[in-house]
Amino acid sequence: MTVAPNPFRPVSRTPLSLLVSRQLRAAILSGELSIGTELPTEKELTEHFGVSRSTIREALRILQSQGLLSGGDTVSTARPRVSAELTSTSASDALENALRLGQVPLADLIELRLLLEGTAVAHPQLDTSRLDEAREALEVMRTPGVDVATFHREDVRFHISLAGAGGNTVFPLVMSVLRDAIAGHLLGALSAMSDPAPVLRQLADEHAAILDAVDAGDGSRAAALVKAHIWDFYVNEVPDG
Amino acid sequence: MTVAPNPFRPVSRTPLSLLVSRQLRAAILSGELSIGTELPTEKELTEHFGVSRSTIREALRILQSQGLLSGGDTVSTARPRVSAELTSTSASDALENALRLGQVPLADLIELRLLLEGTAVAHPQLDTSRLDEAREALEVMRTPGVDVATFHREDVRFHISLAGAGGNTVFPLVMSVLRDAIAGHLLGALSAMSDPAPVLRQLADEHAAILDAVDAGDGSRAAALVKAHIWDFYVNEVPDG
DNA sequence: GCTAGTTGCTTGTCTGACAAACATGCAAGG
DNA sequence: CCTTGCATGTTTGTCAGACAAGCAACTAGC
Repeated sequence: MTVAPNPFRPVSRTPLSLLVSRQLRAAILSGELSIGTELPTEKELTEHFGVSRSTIREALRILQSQGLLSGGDTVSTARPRVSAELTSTSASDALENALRLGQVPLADLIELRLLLEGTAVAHPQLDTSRLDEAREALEVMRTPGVDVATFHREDVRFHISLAGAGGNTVFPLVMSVLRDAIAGHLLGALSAMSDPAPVLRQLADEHAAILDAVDAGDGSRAAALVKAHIWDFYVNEVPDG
Repeated sequence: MTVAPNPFRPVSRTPLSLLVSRQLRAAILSGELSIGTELPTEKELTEHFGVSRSTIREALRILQSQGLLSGGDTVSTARPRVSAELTSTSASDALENALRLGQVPLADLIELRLLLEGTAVAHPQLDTSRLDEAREALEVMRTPGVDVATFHREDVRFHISLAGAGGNTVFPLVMSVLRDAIAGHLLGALSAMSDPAPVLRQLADEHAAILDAVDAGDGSRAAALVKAHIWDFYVNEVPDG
């Protein structure tokens, strides 16, 4: 006995807040609401969408925590704006959540990271302005007595510049997402050291070696150095990988 | 004339909804609220936190769009639960936002895609269940007279399975993001053909060759085949890259 | 035992209200 | 002219209360 195929789709009502947020998201992604523009006031939005202010506010919370709208972290009378930061922190937040819940091992993030950077520096022709930025970050990292926080900030800049040097615009985007997810572990490992100075010096030297290889046009050696640099630090210094 | 450094920090009040969401997030990440457990009623949360129901609801929207809580996409009386898999929902959405806002060229996406897949299949030991899924998708793709939409859906499944076969949990995540960004171009190119059947057959054959190389344990050959497969199709068939 | 009706409970939504912060304009005073 | 103080309106953050719809559990009646 064959069962007749069900001609009906299960109806599912979608909350209005989600419908509103989806419409706004589409408008933002399509460029209809260009980056940096202020949204209308909540009262105007209630009139445009024909829903109450509570619903509008829930939709705004959704968009803000997706990183598409700025604001929401402090109370003010300023209206939310279409977020300017492409490096929307929400992606890294989500990854960090997954990481801390143990659903994504740190090693997986590290692997992706060195894959991106290694491929970028092995690229035949490199973006010189990105390399200049990396050099600039390296300068700061090599100043004697640099504190851990500054070192880490410049380290992040160094690696993101490197990832973008190959010309692929997606690489630095993904890198900047990985950055914050990894940051806690890295910074924690450095801060836990009683005397991090020699480690910092060694890291800076490795950075310099990478840049040297890149300048010499030896992409494969640069890639190998990147891999050794990231992987060794991860294996040796980060506890409980 | 030097300006005296400002000894004051700007005061900033944080919205209660954000404070509530942060407390709940911390409870979830610390395991205090284990995965799968139902949250208390909104009314109970109201009493626990001493804030109104509107505030609670905004906090719940934040957590849901961060992927930490399930539900919220359909109206029901079911209470939200601590989400089991937050990777697919929130992280990929956030990445997709960043990509679509960044207006990245298709070639960059393709490069990242073949990098991920090539690396995955070159992995020394592969996840057999993922490979089985890939084989399953291949079966469907090889059925004669398969329509373009079905072929494409299985193609997506094939490539995501491949990306995950290496064991890295982040690869399929990024792949599933790239999928939607690339899907439009791919599907458009296939649909534009007057007789796509021979192309579909060739693609399926290439898939089979990749799986053969993987089965033979020849990771580097598999990686090379993947690269040829993706890149050649992109160069030959997709107009106006 | 089975079915229909009733009764809560919960979520989604709406309405109206209030405090605090901010911008604006205006008047008073130096 | 410039500053200060004040009144006013706007906007966000928050609250309290209400109602409809769906769902679960219980109860009455057959």
